[in-house]
Amino acid sequence: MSHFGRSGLPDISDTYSLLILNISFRTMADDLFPLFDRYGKVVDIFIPKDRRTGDSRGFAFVRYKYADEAQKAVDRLDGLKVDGREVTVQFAKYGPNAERIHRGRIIEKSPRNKGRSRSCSPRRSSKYHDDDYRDREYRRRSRSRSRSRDRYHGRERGYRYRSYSPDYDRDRYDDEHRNRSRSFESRGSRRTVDDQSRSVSPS
DNA sequence: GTTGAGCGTT
Repeated sequence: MSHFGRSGLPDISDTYSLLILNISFRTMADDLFPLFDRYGKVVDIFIPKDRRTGDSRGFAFVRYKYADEAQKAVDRLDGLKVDGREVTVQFAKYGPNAERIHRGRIIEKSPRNKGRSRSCSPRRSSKYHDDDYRDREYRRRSRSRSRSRDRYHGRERGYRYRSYSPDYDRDRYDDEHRNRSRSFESRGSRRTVDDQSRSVSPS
């Protein structure tokens, strides 16, 4: 079964989502399925991928059919080395089963009223939604690629040069001085220019 | 070709 994540939301009425962290970027749903299916009925596996590159983000969601199997999978597969990396298996916070699971613990209490969201308050326009979505995606991006790239390319070299360069201080002081001087000059340049202008063009 | 804390697709 390799149609995971292909057709939107398949059948999630009483499923329990598990979050698989620290997986390899090359690990796909088909690779996780045989591992998780051994400990229970896996309904669906979804791996968030990048919108543009389509590459994996390093974590996956495994939906189990029953909670006890999901708990067992967490206990058995948490810390297991998959593709050379120790994966972290835990219950997902968000999802269709978020009402019954709270902070990794299964709460099988009486579910709340589903028809509670009947408030017709269009207070939040689509602009906020789009902005929030964009912000979330931007945050996610800037946490993974940017940081590592800065560590290798941008920050170390720049910091080293700036820190141990006595010319930088002098340059900065000179820049400040020049800026302040220029400010004065700019203030008095009006007179000078005006004077010059009058002097040059006395027509 | 790389990366590494986190919470998801219509």
